[in-house]
Amino acid sequence: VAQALIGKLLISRSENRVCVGRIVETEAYLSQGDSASHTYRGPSRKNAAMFGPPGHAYVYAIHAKWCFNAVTEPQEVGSAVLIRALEPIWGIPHMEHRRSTSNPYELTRGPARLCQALGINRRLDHWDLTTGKTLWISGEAVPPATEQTILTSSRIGVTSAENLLLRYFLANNRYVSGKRSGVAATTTATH
DNA sequence: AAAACGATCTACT
DNA sequence: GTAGATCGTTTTG
Repeated sequence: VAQALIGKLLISRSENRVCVGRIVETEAYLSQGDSASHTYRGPSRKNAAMFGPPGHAYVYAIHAKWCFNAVTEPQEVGSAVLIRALEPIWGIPHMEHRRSTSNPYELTRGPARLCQALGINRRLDHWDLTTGKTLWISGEAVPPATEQTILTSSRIGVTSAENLLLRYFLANNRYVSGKRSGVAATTTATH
């Protein structure tokens, strides 16, 4: 699962802000013989989500920061994949605001940085990632961003911006940003 | 109730 | 490359 998640899009919509990152680094924590896994010493209040159903979030705090995992095994097993880094794709101004930096390399590099950038915290522990609401992962992986295409959300609602983003990115494999308006965005939004 | 512990980050060299 | 910050959670008293 850790390998399969590479290239997929992590999409968050918290505080009515849509942010998207392409998963570029993951780390698996196994249920058996992995002393680094949070489930190694059995169930606890903190790691309960890891023993819950797969496809749900496990969000925990470490050094005053939040980290996000996707649960990967059936209930009672206790295994998850830590999302370690993203490539910023969309909602970059929101990320910059939450992270208090505009350095693109500092936005989502690291498991806690990406959570801060996307507004992920303990309220999303146990969250069902398969509903396509608030926080979820795209079904398909997409190639790395190679070319910059300007995209706007100024004249479209947030919800249609989500669909626009996914369709546009998947179809064209273009890097998208929320900074300026462009013809491509307007055209795609209409359809 | 207090202390210790991190699946980390920032600032600075 | 590293010292120091940081705070939710667990462990200890």
